[in-house]
Order: sequence, then C-alpha cells, then structure tokens
Amino acid sequence: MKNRLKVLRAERNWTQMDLARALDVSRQTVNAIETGKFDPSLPLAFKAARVFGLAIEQIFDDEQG
Amino acid sequence: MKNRLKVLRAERNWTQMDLARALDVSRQTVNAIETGKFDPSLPLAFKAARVFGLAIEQIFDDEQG
DNA sequence: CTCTCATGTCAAGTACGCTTTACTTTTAAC
DNA sequence: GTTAAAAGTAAAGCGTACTTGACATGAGAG
Repeated sequence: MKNRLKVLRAERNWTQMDLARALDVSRQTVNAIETGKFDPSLPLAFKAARVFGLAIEQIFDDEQG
Repeated sequence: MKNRLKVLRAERNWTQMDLARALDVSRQTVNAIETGKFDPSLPLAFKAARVFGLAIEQIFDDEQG
C-alpha cells in the first residue's frame, strides 16, 4: 500500500512529529507507514483523510490488493 | 465504525458467505465486521470498495473517530 | 567541529484483524 | 413441527498495527 503522506507533509512543512500529533499516534507509527513497514488501520486512514481534507483514496493507493 | 455491508449485500441478494468469497476472507470475518465486532483492515476496506464499486467513505462511516 | 532537529530503525510489549473449528439461534419452506 | 440454509457467537492461534524507549545517521546553524 503506497501513500502520499510524505508529500502532503512537505506541502505543509510538517515534520513526522507534527503529523503524528495531528493523527494522535506516535512518530514511529507515521514513519513506519510512510516507509511502507505496515498499513494504517481503517480508523487511522479516516483520520488522515480528515486532517488533509482528502478522500482516503486520494492519500492511500491499494495498487490492486 | 458503522458500515453498509448488510444493505449492500441485501441489494444484491448475497449471503455473508457470498461476500466473504468476493472479499477473500472468512464468513466469520464478514459477520464480525457487519455486527461491529471490529473494523476491517485498510486493504480489506479497499477490496470491499472495489467489489461494490463505491468509495470507502460510501461504505464505511467513521462517525468522528 | 559541535549542537540540534528530523528521520530512520530496532526491540519488546499490547491489542486487534483474521483464521479454523464448532456450536447455537434465527428464518423461511414445506 | 421438521428441515435446511443463513446468521450469530466463541475459543485458540497467528500475524500485524501501534506503543514506549532507545540509539544511529544526515543536514543545517552556530
């Protein structure tokens, strides 16, 4: 599962820590998701969508799973 | 996390088993998600969206998590 | 060069997503 | 009221999402 978190962060000049606080998760969780170590839970994906004002599909790419 | 799986199934006259096969998970998993025991993973939510031809947000409702 | 901040990564622990097997309850047909 | 399919539920087990704490690297500022 690919995602655009790093780009969306960069557009806003946010650190991983900033995003972690916005999503209410740890910095390591943001890092792990950005670097593809694991997929976020559905509730966390919804939170990210809310934070960035986008649809889940506009942030995460299931690349035919 | 609420969802419209039961309704979408009913519209198609699908059993939980039918949906389970379409999603490639067990019938118990479909049942547990429908009855709110737990949320699907993000990849499974994407699969459901593909199966029903809808956006994730049109199937699952995060009710302000 | 040193200090700091952002990022990456590892380890151990907790909780949840999903499995299989199996049993009970509901629904509908006859 | 018996039968059968559909739905609900439970327990044990495995993998993963996420945590805290810690340490290593790279880049920019002084």
